[in-house]
Amino acid sequence: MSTELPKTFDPADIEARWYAHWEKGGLFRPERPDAEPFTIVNPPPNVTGSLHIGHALDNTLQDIVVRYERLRGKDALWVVGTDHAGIATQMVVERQLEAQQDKRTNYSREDFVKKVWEWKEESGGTITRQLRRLGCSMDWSREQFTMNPEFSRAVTKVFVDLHRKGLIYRDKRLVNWDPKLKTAISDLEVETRDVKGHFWHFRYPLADGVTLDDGRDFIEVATTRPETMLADMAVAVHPDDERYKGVVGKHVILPITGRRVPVVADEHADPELGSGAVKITPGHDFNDFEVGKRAGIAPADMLNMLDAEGNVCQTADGRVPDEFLGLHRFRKDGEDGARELVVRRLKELGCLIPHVAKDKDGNAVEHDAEPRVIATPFGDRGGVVIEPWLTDQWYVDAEKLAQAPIEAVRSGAIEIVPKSWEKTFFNWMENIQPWCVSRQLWWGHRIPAWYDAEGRAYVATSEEEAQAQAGEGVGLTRDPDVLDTWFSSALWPFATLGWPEETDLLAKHYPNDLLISGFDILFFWDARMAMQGMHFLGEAPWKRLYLHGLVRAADGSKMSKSKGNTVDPLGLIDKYGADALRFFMAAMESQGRDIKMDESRVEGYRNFATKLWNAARFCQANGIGGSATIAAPEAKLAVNRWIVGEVVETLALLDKAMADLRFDAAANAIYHFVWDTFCDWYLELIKGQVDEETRTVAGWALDQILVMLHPFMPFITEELWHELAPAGQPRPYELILAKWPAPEAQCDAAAKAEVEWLIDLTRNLRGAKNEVGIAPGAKLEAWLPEPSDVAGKVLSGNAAALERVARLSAVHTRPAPDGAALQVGAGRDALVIPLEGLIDIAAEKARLAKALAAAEKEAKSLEGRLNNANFVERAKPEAVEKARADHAHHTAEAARLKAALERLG
RNA sequence: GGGCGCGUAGCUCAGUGGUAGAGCACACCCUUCACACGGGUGGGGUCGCAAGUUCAAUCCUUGCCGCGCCCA
Repeated sequence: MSTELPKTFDPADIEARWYAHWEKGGLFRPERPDAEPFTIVNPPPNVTGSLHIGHALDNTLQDIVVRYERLRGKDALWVVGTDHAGIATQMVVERQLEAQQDKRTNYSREDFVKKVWEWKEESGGTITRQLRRLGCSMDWSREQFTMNPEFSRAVTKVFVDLHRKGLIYRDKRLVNWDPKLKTAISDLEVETRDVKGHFWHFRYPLADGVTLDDGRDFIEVATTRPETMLADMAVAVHPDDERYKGVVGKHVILPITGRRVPVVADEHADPELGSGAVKITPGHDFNDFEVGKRAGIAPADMLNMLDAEGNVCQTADGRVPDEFLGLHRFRKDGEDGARELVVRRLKELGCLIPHVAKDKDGNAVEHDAEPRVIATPFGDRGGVVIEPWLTDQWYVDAEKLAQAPIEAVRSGAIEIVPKSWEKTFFNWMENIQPWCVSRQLWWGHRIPAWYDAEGRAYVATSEEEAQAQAGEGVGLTRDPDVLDTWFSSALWPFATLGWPEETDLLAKHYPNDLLISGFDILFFWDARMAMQGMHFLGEAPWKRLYLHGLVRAADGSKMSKSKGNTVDPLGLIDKYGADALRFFMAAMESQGRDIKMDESRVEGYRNFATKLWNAARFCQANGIGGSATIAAPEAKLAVNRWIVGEVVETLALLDKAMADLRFDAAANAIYHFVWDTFCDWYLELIKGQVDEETRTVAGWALDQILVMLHPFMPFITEELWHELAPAGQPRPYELILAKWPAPEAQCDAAAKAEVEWLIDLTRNLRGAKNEVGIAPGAKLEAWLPEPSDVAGKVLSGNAAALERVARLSAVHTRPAPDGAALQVGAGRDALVIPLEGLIDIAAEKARLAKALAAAEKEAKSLEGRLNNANFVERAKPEAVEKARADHAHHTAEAARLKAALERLG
C-alpha cells in the first residue's frame, strides 16, 4: 500500500501530471503491431480556433471510444491535427495588419503567406493545447496539418486526377460572391435569412409603338433589387399568358439606360404573381441566369454591372450613366447607393408605380414601395449580402461523386447513427449542386492550373508538367486562386495516413472505424469525405458515422460570441475538473438531441468523482488494494459473490451501450454501479468484517470500476490505479493501457437474492423507523417465526451485516411476544419488532394502513385484469404469468399488513 | 412549401405496449470512525391535446396545439 490518500483530491494537479506522463510515455499509441486496428480521425479544428464547448463534446465522445477500444486491446489510433481554414485564418492575419494601419495588398503574395505561416507557428497551437486539458488521448506524434507538404501533395493529386476524369472543370456562371471578403463561396456557405425589405413596381415602356391588348404602352415589372435594372437584358412573360401574347418578341426600352431589350416567353414568369411579367438580369440573379441562357444569351455576353466589392461599374454596352458608377449596390454606411438612386430617377421619369396602402383612418396613401420580408442570402463568414456574380470558377461535379456514398449508406456499408439523419443525408446528396471550389484568397492550397496567353488551362501537379502539356516556350501564368478549405479536409481520413503513398499505416487504418462529428458539418465535411474517400480508395472512409447535436446555453438558445452566452469549457475544467466535464458530456449525450448546458449537473459529476475518491480512501484504510487478477476471485461469502455478479452485469450493460454508441446509457451504468451498488451497499455491508477474501474481492471490484470508468474519467481513475497499488508492488502498467474487464464469472442468483433481501429489509426498516419516530441509529430486536430460505441464509451467514446495516441486534426465529409491534417486510418475510411503549401506535397504524391501501389497490387492479377473459386468452403468456405472480404477491402483502394492523388493536 | 426532431416530476433529461425513472432542487432526520462535494427517509407526474388500433397506449397510427432545426 502506498502512502495514504489526501482527504480531498485536486483535479488540476492530477490532470497536468497524468497527461504529461501519458504523452511523454507514448501511451496514446502503444506499439501493438498484431492487434486489430481501431481508427478515428478528429474533425480538424481551425488553427485559428480556441476550444469551445462544442469541441469539448465532440472530442470527449471520441476520447471515450478510443480509450475504450484501447483498453479492449485494439491498436487504437486517433488521428489529430488542425485545418488551415482559408478564410478564417486569412481574416485573422488581415485584422492584425489592419490594427497597424497596414493591409494585405501592401505585401506580395509570398510575403503575406509567410506572415500567415509565422502567425500559425506562433499562435496556431492554442486549441491543441486545450484538447490536452480535456484529456484527449490523440496520437500527437503524428499531428497533422492540412497545409503540410505531404498533405498538400495529396490535395494537388486529387485536383489533377479529378480534372483528368472530367470531375473538375472550369466554368463561367453565377457564383455566390462575398463582396466583403472578395471571394466566391459555395452554396453551403450561404445562409438565407429573412430581412425586412421593399418591393418596387416599375413601368418599362414598350418600344416601336407596340401596345398591350388593353392599350397600355408599357409592361409592369416588380423587383426587390431595383439597382439590377441597370443590367436588365430582357422581360419575361409566361408563354401561356394571354395578356402578353402579342408582345413576345417585341421590345421594351429600359428607363435610365435606354437599353432596348426583348420580351421573351419563359415558364419562369408566374402569371399569378404581380403583373405576371418579370425583369431579367441574367448577370445578377440565379433564376434570371437560367432564363437568359434559355433565351439564347451566352454567359459570356451577360451584362455585369458590379465590381468585386459590389460597386457599380460600367456594363459592356456602356449604357450605365456616369452618376451611377462607383456607387455601392445599395445604401451603406448611411450613404445612398445605386438602389436608392435608381428609384429616385425612375420616380422622376414617371416609371415608378406607387404602392397604395390604407392608413389607419382608411385613407389611401401612396408609398414608393410595398414593404416585404425578403429571404436574403448572407455569407456565413463575412456577414454581408451575397451577390450572384458572373465569374470563371472551378467546379467539382459533385453529383457524380455523390453516387457511391449514397449507395454506401443505402447498403449499410456506412451506418449513420442516429439513423434519423439518413433522410437528410439522402435529400442533400440526391439534390446536390456543382461544388464551387475556387476561392479568391492567398492562404490555402493554390489551384494547380496554369494558363497560356489565350486563357487555355493546363492542370498539372507541377509547373514543369504544365509546361510540357502546353509545349516548349509557351508563356504560362498560374491560377491565383486557392481551393475551398473543405476540399482538402475531405481527404482527412486517408491523406493523414500517408495517401497517396501506399503506406502500412494506410493499409491498416483505412477505412476508419468511426467518425464522430456534429450534424452541422454533415454536408460540409462528412459527405465530402465520403465522396473523396470512395472515389480515390474505393471504400467508404468509415463504417459508422455518429452525429451529435449542439451544446446549447442553459436557456436553450444557441451559444454565440455575439450573444455573449458562451460557456468556456476551460472555465468548467478549472472549476470542476476535466473528469466531471467529460462525464457530463457523456451522460447528457443521448442520440439525436441537443445538450442544454446545466452546470449543476457538471457539479454533480464532480461530486461523483469525490465519492469515488473517498471510497478509495476507505478501501486503502482497510488494506484493500490493487487486484492481481483479471478474472474474478473465488469467493464464499454472499456479499462477495454478489458484488462479482454486479460487476458482470454492469460490464454487460456498459459493453452493450458502447456497442450502440449510447454514451448516456454507458455513463449511467457505471455511475449507478459505483455510487449505489459499490459505495452505498457493498462497502457498507463489508464494513467491520473485512477478511482476506473480502479484501481480495473488494480490491478486484474496485479495479474493475477504475477500468470501466477510465474512458469517461481518465484522470482520477489513473491516479487511484497507482495509489491503490499494493505496497512495494507498483502496477505493471498504467491504467490507460490496462485490460478491459473479463470476470469469467457468472451472477450467483442465490447470493443476489440474499443480499437483495438484506437491502430490502434495511430499506423498509429505515422507512418504518422514520415514519413512527424511532431514531435511525436505534438497535432493535426482531422476531421471524418462520423464516424463508433466503431469510434463513441471511440470518445464519450475515448476522454482522444485519446488526451493522439493518441495526438489528438479534432476530429470533420463534413466535413473537404479544403486544404492540412494528411489522417490517423483507422479500416474502415479515419481521415483527415488539416495541411496547416505544412507538407511536397511531403513527404505526397509519403507516400500515397506507401500505395496505396501496397493496390492495394493486391487487384489485391485477385481479380485474386477470378476471378479463380477453386478457388471459390474448395477452402474451409471460404477461399473464407475471400478472398472476404480482397478484399473489400483493394479496399476501395485504393479508400480512391486515394482520399487523389487527395486532395493534 | 418539403424534411427532421422535441413536448414525461419545479429544472435538466432517460425510458418502456402490461402498476412511471435518474440527477439537481424541495421537506424532514442524521456532526454513524471513506465522503456534508456526505448518509437516511419522503413529497411531487390524468407522460402537450383529441381520436383510432389493441384485452391493455406515456409508448403504435392519424389529426391538432406549442417549440426548435435543416432545406427550398
